[in-house]
Parts: sequence; C-alpha cells; structure tokens
Amino acid sequence: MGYQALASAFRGKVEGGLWRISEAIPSEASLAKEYGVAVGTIRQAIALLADDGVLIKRHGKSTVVSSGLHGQSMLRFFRYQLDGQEQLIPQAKVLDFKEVSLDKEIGKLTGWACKSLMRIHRLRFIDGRPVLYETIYLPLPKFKKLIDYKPKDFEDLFYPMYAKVCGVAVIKAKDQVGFELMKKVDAKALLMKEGHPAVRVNRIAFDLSGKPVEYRSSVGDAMAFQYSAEVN
Amino acid sequence: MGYQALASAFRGKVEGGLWRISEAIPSEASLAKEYGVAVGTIRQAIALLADDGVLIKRHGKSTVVSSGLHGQSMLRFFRYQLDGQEQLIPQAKVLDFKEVSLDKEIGKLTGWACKSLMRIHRLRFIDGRPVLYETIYLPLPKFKKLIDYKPKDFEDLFYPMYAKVCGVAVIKAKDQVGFELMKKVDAKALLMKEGHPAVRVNRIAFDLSGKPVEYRSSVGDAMAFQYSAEVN
DNA sequence: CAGTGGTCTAGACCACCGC
DNA sequence: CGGTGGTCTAGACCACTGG
Repeated sequence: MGYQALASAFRGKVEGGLWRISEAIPSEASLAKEYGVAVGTIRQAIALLADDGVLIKRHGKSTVVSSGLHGQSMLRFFRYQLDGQEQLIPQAKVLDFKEVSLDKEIGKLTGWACKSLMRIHRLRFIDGRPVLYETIYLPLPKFKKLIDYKPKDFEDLFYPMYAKVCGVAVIKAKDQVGFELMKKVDAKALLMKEGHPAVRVNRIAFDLSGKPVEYRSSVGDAMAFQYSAEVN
Repeated sequence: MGYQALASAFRGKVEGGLWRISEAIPSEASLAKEYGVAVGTIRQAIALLADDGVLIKRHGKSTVVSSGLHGQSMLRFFRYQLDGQEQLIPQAKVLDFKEVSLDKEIGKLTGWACKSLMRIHRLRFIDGRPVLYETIYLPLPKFKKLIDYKPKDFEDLFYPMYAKVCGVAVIKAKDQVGFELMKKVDAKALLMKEGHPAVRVNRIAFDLSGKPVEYRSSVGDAMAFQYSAEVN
C-alpha cells in the first residue's frame, strides 16, 4: 500500500460518494492509523489529490472535498473595459432549454452513452451588453433536477449551481478556441451582423472523477476577444 | 533555515551561475550535510524549484539545472494538417535583423532598462507554406553574441539556441492572443491580402530567475487558428 | 557495483483555526 | 485550549542509472 495506491483509494472514496463534496475528510492522523501507515505516507497521497484539485487543504482546518471551480472562467476571454469602465457587472440569462436526443458528434467528444441531453441556450452580458452566446449540453440522468426549472431559476454561475443542485463538482475543463465568421443565429443573439469575425470556444468540463459532465459551445465577437495563457 | 529559505538559496545559486544550465547540482545527501539539515528538508526545497521548471529531477541520475523549453510552443496555435497531411515539417527563416533603440511600449511591458535591442524578423513555414510572421526583440547586452550572426546562422528553434549561445534558458512564457485585420506588411510576408482576419500572439518569455528575456509578436491567418487549453 | 533519487517510518515540535 | 495540518529529523530500505 504505497502512497499512490492510497491516493487511488481516496479517489474511490470521493467517486463513491463516501467522501462528499464540501465535506471534511478524516484527519491525517486517523487515516494513518486506519490504513496502518505513517502520517507522512498519508500526506503524500493527499498531496496528489490536492494538486489535482480534488481535495482542498487549509492549515488549521480539515481537508475537504472540492466543490469545484467558481470564477467566471468563460468571460475571462473577453476585454471588459471597452469604454474605460472599471467596474463590470457580468450577468447571464437563460433563453430556453429542452430535452434533446444525444448528438452523435457530442457523444464522440464526450464519450457519453446516455440517450438524451438537456440543451440550454444562454446569453451573457457585460454592462447590459450581450457578449457571449452559449449552448450548453448536460447528460440527462445526472442533471434531471434542472428539467423542472424555469429560465429565471438558473443562477448566473452554472458550476456552483451544478454542485448545489446536482452534486456535480466541475474541477477541470478543456477549451478549444477557434475563429470563424458569425452565423445568422449567433449574430442575431449578439445583435451583430452575420459574417462578422467571431470566436468560438468549445469546452468539455470534468467532474471530480475525471468524467465529462458538460459540453459547452460559446460564440463572441472576435474583435473583443483577448486571451492570456502561461506556457511552462 | 526552512525549506523555503533553502529554495531561495538554491535559486541564488542558479541565478548567480554557480549552478550552471544543463549541469548537475550536488546530491541531496551532500547538500543536507553542507547545510546541516535533514535530507527530507533538502528534498522539499528542491521539489519547489522542480515544480517551477528550474530544476529537472530524474530517478537514478543527478538533478540538473533546466536548459529551458524545447517544443515549437508557438506553432501549437495553428492547425497543421490542412490537407489530411500527417507529417509536418516546420521550418523557419530569418528575414533580417538589426540593432534598434528600446521601444517605450516594450520597455513598459518587459521592464527592460537597456538602451538598445536586437530586432529580428522571421517567417515560419509548414510544408513550405508561410504561416507565421514573427518580430522578436532581445535585450542587447545579454544577447550580443547574436549580432555577428548571418541570417543563415540562426537555428530553427530559438530557445535551445539562446541556451547554447547566450546561456539563457527560457522556462516560462506569457502569451496574449487577440484578433485583428491584417496589416500591409504582415499580409505581404504571409502572401495574403491586407485586411484578412489575423491572429496576433504577443509573448513575453522568462529565464530561470523569472526575468523577461524576450518579447515576440507573431501574426498568422485567423482561419487556420486553433488553440487548446486546460482550465484548473 | 557505487551513487543517485524515491519511499517510508515514528516520532517531535510548530502554526493556524475555532471554540 | 484541543484539533488540524505544516515542518523537520535521522534513520532504513527500495529502485533506477551507469560504468
């Protein structure tokens, strides 16, 4: 039982729901006793999961299972201060949503095997201006609690909502950024002209166990797009 | 002398050139003896620098000082296989270079205080087609060995060349991606039309001590742009 | 084989948090 | 104050690399 095997065991606890989102895990000392290893070994195992974002450590307090990402990780792609504004008020509005059958392309990208998805259309605003038009797909057994929602019930930030309502913590995502000319529907939603330069971001989001739990495609004005990345 | 203080001390060794690029540092055991601490403490300090990319550890061999990034980290922004090609032959060609005085804007971005820079214009090709037009700025006391070069002397990959010729290891970079309409000079270099949608990537590259050592601005066809990123 | 880093132990003491 | 994670020790033994 090396520390990597212990890390796998702990992953299992999280995936199996024995260690629940936002809740504390046992102390390092008690885990060491339970597994019959030294505390240092437990610490190494926990460090692995903490690096992955699965567990959150805070000195003096218990280690807890992550409830996922919070920041407006999508809007970070766009320049906000178009008019020298300093304060920005990001908002979101769900336009419509319905149950749809699994799209073949999305199934291939995500590996989902479910029959139907929930599809949500949503606009995001900055200072009252629409800047991003999103189409979000959620696999349906898992997110069934959302199908009784009304558009107004959806919160501005989806990931914390997933955690609260559906017990799904998004801790990682893969984005694909590409350039295109704006299509009619996208242009209409964003109050722009068809054929205007556009950026499309396709995102697959992953939960605590590394399984894809959301597919999202977002379109915005390419001329307002600005992305920063670190390379290591 | 905690492990963080030790890490600082080790950073100093690297920055001061006492531990040189690509060379082995003393073993953990000998460092422990030298500093009068336990091996575990040395290991923690070294782990910090290894996470930063400053040191490279390999089981069974000595820990060495990093010589920097290698991959074509710039071309990763573009789709290569335009025609179902599988093998791609990236090439580069330096068009011209000269000593110029420090641009105010670049000085602000990089914090450079030198008087003059070396400016290099460079084209990058895939399958013989120009895809990227780069303008590279290097602070001049540090890179003076390059001013006697002829355009043909420059290697395809600049970062390994910096390490070999100037003793500068690039281990980190910050990229800023934005869209614009192609300017005349850029269009001409890339054999495209002025006003065509373009992507511009501005990069600041950092050496082992975290100081900016290169500023680079690259332009390419927006329609061929595709970027993948992980969000954590 | 000698030398390196990787894993693990069983303790000690420190630093932080909240009651 | 008690409980948590953070740092450190001084060893033991394992696993990998290269001559």
